[in-house]
Amino acid sequence: MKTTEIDLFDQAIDQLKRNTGFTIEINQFHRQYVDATGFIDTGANRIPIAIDIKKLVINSILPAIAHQFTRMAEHGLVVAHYINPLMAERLKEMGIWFIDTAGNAYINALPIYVYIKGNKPPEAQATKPTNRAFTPIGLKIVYALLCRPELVNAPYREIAQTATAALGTVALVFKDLIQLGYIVDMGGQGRRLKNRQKLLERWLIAYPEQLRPKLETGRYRAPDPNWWRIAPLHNLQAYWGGDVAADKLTHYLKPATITIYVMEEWASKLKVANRLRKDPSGDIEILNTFWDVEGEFNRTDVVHPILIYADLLASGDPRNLEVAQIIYEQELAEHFRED
DNA sequence: TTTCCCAATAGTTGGGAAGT
DNA sequence: ACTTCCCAACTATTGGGAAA
Repeated sequence: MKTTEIDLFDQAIDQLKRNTGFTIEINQFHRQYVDATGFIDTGANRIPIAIDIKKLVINSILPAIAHQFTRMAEHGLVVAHYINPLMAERLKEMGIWFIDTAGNAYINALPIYVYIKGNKPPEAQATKPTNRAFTPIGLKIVYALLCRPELVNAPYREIAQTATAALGTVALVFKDLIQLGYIVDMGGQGRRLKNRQKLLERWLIAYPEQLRPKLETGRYRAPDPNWWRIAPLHNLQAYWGGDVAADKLTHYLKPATITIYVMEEWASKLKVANRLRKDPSGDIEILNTFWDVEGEFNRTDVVHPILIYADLLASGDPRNLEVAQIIYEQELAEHFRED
């Protein structure tokens, strides 16, 4: 038997043991018809089997496999790299037992009955880690890191709380960020954020696509179009975003859209206090906050400059782009210069 | 064609296992 | 004791086919 076949065999019996507790013993190797004979040990029973190792099981070799096993006294067992669900069904119909390296199996020696199908091939599992960093929750975590870079060294629990995400998600996102090179893990000496400027760019692209739409709660209108100039948001867990925030910071802009981020539980208070009426064509948009408002990302009653910048870019209004640039130079550039 | 539904897939959560 | 990793259960999203 070739070493690749032995590896395959080892992996397959490993999976079988993990899934069922059964073990397989080789009694004797063969050259003719099958590769080996032996037993399946279920703990209670020892079932004699004839083993045939096949890297690939496809329709065209099914008859040959079946024919081989008819020459053997023992029941046939195909050991394969991967049996897809369709092949699993075929083999079961033909009464051929099988196990594979993905953990799929069919063994029918009553009272022993095992039928596992649908496990994905090992290589498909290996390519699983997808971009968790730029999913909706991933973006919340990345935002927290961009706002407070030193947070990268905080315990996952603290990061989870600050970004209002689940603990397990932080681990997934961090794994992804490390793989992408935005976080370097220096072993005992903590973690470090890298290429923050590039990370910001990617966040700015993903935010309006992935996260912002989920935060939108609708459009509103106020009785007085200029109410926002003096309306206080403090004590309402609410913060100006987009145009208004830019205006308050630079006085360069006449806001076209009034953007407000508010903690979900406080939204109705905000609306009542300012007489905001639901109106699909209104100029006020209210979004939910996606960070821990206790975490002091915002100095005052405006959101963090990163978010202002993102809102301005996302608006698509060319007038806003100029102001966005000013915000970037004035508030962000110095923080994103070096790593 | 559009709308709706549903099943398959992808994403998220939270708490316990494992590691230090 | 505390942090990170893991995973099963739950939830959301997607996309493809049936119904309108």
